[in-house]
Amino acid sequence: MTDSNPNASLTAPSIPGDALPPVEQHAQQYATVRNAHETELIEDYVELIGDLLAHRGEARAADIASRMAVSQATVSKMIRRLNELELVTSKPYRSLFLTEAGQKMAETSRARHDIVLHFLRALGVRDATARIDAEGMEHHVSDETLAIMQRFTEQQQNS
Amino acid sequence: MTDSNPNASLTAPSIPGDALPPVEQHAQQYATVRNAHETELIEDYVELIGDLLAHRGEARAADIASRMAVSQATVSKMIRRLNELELVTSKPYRSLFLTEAGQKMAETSRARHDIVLHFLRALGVRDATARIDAEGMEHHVSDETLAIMQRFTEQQQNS
DNA sequence: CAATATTGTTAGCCAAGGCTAAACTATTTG
DNA sequence: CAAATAGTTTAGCCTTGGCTAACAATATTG
Repeated sequence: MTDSNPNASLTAPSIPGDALPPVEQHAQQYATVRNAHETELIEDYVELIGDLLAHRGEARAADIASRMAVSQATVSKMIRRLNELELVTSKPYRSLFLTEAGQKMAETSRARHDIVLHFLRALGVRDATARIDAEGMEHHVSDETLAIMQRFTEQQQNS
Repeated sequence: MTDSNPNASLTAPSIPGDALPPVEQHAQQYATVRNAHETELIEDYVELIGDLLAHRGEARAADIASRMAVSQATVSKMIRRLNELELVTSKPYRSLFLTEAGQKMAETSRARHDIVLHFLRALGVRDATARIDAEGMEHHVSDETLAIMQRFTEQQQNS
C-alpha cells in the first residue's frame, strides 16, 4: 500500500473480534446468494400460480401481472420459460396449470414462505411488514435456520 | 374457467385461514423485493470494500474478485459503476477508497449485516450457516424487524 | 535492470428480466 | 351477432451482471 488512506477512520475494525472470513468461505457466501437469485423469481412465479389455483381455481396471466406489479408481456415471456422448464403447462389464452414438478416446487416454496412469515409474526413483527420481509427472505433461509424458526414459532404459541 | 383443473389437489388452501392478500398489498411485496435486488449488489461491493479497508488497509480489485468468486473483469466493470455512483474513488492500479457516501453506505450495510448475523447465532444457528443466511437475508430485513432482532439478541445475551 | 508474474482494463459475448407498442384471440354486451 | 372490451402474445428494445480473451501496466525477482 503506497497510497495514503483517506478512509483512515475505517482502519480500525468496528467490531474488533470479527475478522474477515477466510477467502473460500467468503466466496461461498456470495456464490450461494447469487445462486439463490437465479431460482428466486422462478419460485415466486410457481408459488403464486399455485396460490391462485388453490384460492381461485385458475391462474391467468393478467392476475399474475397485477399481483406482481409487472407488465403482461413480462409474464408472458416468463411463462414461456416456465414451460421450457416443465414447471407449468399452458394452452394459449387458457389458465395455467402446474406440472408435478411445478406442484412440488409450489408446495415447498409455500411451506418455506409460511414458516418465515409465521416466525416473523411470532417474533413480534407487524403483519404488513412481516409479509414484505418474508417475501424477500424466504429464498435465503437455509433448511437449518428454517427448522429453528419453526421450532421457535411453535414454542411461542404454546405459552 | 372453462378448463378442467388437473391441479385439483391444490384447490383447497393448505392453510384455510390464509387467503391471498389484496392485489395492491401483494404487488407491493414483490415490488419491494425487486427494488432491493437493484441495490443489493452495490451494497455488497461497498460493504466488502469497507471491510477490506478496515481490516487490510487497502481494497484491491483482485481481492474483491476472489472474495466474491467472480472474474476480475466483472469487478473492473462494477468499479466503474461505483465510480459513476460516486461511492468509490479509484486510480488505475491503486487501492480503492470510499467516498463519504460510500462510507455511509458501508457502515449501514455492515451494521445491518452484523445485526442479522448475531441474531441468527443467538437463535441457535451454526456459525457457517448463519454467515451464509445473513449474507442473503440482510437486504430484505426491514428496519422494524431489524430493531426486533437486535433486541432479541441483547436479551439472549443477558441470560 | 530485464524477464516474469501479477494485477487491471477493455472489447465483445451472453442470458435474464424488465419495458412499450402492435397484433391477435376471446369474451361480453348492446 | 357485431362491436367493444379484455386478455394474450410477439417483436424489439434496454440494463444488469456474468463470462473469456487479449492487451496494458505495475511489481517482483534472478
